[in-house]
Amino acid sequence: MDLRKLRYFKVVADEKHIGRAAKVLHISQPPLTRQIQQLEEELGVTLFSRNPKGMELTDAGALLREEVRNIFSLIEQATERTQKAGQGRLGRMDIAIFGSGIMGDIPKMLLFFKERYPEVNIVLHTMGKGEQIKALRQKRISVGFNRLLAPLADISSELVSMEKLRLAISTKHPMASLEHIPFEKIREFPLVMYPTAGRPNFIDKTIRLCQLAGFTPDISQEVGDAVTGVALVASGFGACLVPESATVLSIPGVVYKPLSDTPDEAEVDLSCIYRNDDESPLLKAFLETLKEFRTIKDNRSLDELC
Amino acid sequence: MDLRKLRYFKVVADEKHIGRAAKVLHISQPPLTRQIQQLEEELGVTLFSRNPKGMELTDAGALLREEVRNIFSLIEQATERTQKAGQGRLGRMDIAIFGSGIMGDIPKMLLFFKERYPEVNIVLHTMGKGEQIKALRQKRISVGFNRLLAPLADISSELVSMEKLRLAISTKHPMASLEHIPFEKIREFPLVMYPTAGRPNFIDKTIRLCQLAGFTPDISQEVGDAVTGVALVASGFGACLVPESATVLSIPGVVYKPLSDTPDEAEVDLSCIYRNDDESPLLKAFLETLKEFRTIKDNRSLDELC
DNA sequence: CATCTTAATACTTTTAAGGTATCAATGAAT
DNA sequence: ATTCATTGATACCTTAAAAGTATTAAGATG
Repeated sequence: MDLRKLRYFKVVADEKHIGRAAKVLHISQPPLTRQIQQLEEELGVTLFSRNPKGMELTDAGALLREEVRNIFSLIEQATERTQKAGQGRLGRMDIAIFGSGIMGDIPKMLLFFKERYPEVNIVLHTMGKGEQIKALRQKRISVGFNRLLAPLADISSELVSMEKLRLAISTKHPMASLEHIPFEKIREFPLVMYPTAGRPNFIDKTIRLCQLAGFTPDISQEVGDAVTGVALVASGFGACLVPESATVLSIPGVVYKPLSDTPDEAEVDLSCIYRNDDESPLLKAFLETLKEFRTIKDNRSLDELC
Repeated sequence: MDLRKLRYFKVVADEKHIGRAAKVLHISQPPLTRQIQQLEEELGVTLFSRNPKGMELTDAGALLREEVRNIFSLIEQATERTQKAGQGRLGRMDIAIFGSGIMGDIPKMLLFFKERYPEVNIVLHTMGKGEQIKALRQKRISVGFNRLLAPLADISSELVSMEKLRLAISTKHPMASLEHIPFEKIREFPLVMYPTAGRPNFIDKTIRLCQLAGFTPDISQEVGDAVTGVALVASGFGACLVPESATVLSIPGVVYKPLSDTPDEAEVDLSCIYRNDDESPLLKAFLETLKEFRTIKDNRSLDELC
């Protein structure tokens, strides 16, 4: 079977006339006659009855005409979908986020992507840093969102945003009335820190920051994630350093205080990671959208300043 | 787009290896490489990632593979269905029957046909003789069942069966106790006859038969069909000549009596008519099945005699 | 480092699709 | 009744494209 024959058949069926059909197809009449004959021979079926005024479809021919319509529409769909997939506009993308990643820029970015690529199906998985890297290598995911990523040979990362830190303290604490808390006052709080897994992590970063500021933090408790940490603060466990985005989480008895006199690096990154041998157009589209998202975000914050 | 390319693509996708795929396809490797390159170029999409061990489908390629499966299955279906239609094993057949044709051999024959050609959709239309011929000429039907057909230039007919006549009389009539009624006793009954339309018809035939037997029948009433005729007999209108097949219709107060001492032609035919320029394989199949039906019917009646 | 395997390229041969000229059959017009 | 125009089919030639052969380039493997 040959699509050329089916295409020719369709035109002859429409025109009911070999000569006219040949003109429509921009070929001469004899090869068209032969193609139709070959098609009939191949199927073993008479598709047209030839009368001196032209050609008329037989019942079998009429049925084939319907089928041919479906075939062409299916082929058209297939090529379109394949092309979309090749441009990263169609497909499935598995993305990992960390526990408290459901807050802040990640959902904004994902929504932004989904608006631009509505036919890309995003599947979210919650996993820690080490698990994300493993899943990336096993190709179970294409992208992971995380913080404080150590460079790896086979994995690249792209910054999403930088976030300032805030200190979650009890509303009953004397400093709760202050506008800002100077960074070095952190030494006075027993700290609840997270996460316990995935080095280098936020705990390591905090310790380094405090040492830069000339003191060693009093880490009283380690927990798995920001939500648990802040919950402990509410219960009187001390203070907890969190990125700005986590402050959307409001818990009675806790206030988030901006820090003053902070070291330069008193910010934490939000990045996304991906295999650097990943040539997928979906990933390409995702990273491009991410850059666009960052630009728009920057402009918006400028706007907000004016 | 070209089915050859899709076929080749499918095999390469299965084998993940151009060389092996070429062997499966019984061609050499270079032309296969080129076909795949051309397909990618045509779609503007990279379908395979080439590594030194072979070829791996990209996401877009994997999607195309699924689509290609559907395309081939659709094409396969289309050819099969077209071939079936070409052999008269698939399609729609419009058949006309006359009013009392729902009794007797017609439904048997249609059932017989339907068993052999289950994918042929039979659509029945009830119409009189003249209407059938008109519908045949306008190609609204392919076959009509009727009796006593005058030969026509553009319409052929094929005998289905011959039926003896019986006389429907009231159970109250003195002759109701007889085993047979001699043909010439018909002169003693006022006759209810049918149909009123479509010459030559059963009425003409009856008149001729009676004249052959040496009398003129007393036609007291003309009605449209056998059912009405027999119903009138029940009400005391006299007698009604009906073909054997109509005797399945049992109405209280009416008995059907076989005739004795009948003229040779005291039988009525059941035939089917069709356009003699109709080359449709459906009709061919139908007529062949009809012949087969007649043969089986003959054998069966022989069996019944033994 | 040599060797093997992979897919890709250069060039030739073969196949098949397309073109030109013509025919046979049919129907319409003179 | 004969001519003429129109239909699809056939014979033969040309062109395009698919397949084959030989070879190359790039990685992997021992």
